[in-house]
Amino acid sequence: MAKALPSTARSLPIALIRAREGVMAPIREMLSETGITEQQWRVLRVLAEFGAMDTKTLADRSSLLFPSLTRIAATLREKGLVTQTRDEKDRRRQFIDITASGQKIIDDHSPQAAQIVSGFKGILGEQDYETLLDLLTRLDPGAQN
Amino acid sequence: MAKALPSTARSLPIALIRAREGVMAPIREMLSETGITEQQWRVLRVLAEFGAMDTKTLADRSSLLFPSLTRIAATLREKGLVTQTRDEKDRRRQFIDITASGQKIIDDHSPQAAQIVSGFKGILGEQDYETLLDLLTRLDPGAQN
DNA sequence: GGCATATCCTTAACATGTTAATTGTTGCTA
DNA sequence: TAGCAACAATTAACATGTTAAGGATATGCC
Repeated sequence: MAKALPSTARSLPIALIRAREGVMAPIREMLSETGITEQQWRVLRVLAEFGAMDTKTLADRSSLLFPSLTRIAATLREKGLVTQTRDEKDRRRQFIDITASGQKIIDDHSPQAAQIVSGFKGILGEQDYETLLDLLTRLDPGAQN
Repeated sequence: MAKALPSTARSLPIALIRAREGVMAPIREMLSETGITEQQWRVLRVLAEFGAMDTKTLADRSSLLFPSLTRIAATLREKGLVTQTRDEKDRRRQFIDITASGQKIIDDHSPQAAQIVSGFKGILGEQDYETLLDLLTRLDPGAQN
């Protein structure tokens, strides 16, 4: 039943990459003045939203693989933006929390970030924006559906 | 007008990453037996579709940055999957073409790749699949619209 | 011609993605 | 309780993403 591959111009993986590039460009530009990367920003945002959590949950919510998170957490700790503490009951585990400095970065840039998001809603329209999020979620194997 | 940031669960960048992860997982699995990466596969596919072209066009069509393409082209050349030739008229430029070995990889795996794509069309339905591609294209600043 | 500028590509440096191997810890169980 | 499987996290190794700087060639203009 499988026919030829679609033209690369209509390839889903490539379309996802390009869309992501378009969305991230202004966000990266915003972050350039903070000295933190897009992934570091993501980790801080998750911590700001949910509070302290163990590494596994953090990796999951940030959509990062464990090895990446290990490095990112070390970097953020060196920058004084998060703290790492061992779970005394299960010394294999670790909890990560955001510091006041980390929270300040989030607070200082949230309005601008919200404005960027708002811009994309304007490009697509509120309804198509929600449609897109729903369609993307249906491609995510981790989503509970 | 800009309000608070959306929950990370409804964040467009994160949704794009997760969707991409979901889509690429089976493709990466397929490629694991070939010894080439997802990006190398993308380059070969573009060359197979359009034929030889200069590096700039190839980078554009593959959605790769120049430094990445430099490394990937070197790797593919070492593997004997592409050739690189200088443009004699403009010695800054370079043309890249796929070899028979490279074409064979595409030919051998196209049916399986098409089947994977077909699977995602099944998940979303033909209509939503096309809708998704259109929405994603509207977020791509490089698209001519 | 000679210079400034632009263009194509490469290299460098650092962060992340990805897979596999390794370390440290816990829990089970024979 | 010794041994082993399971688990959390790290490390290693290689490829790519990203930005900036560097080399080579071309083009325009004086």
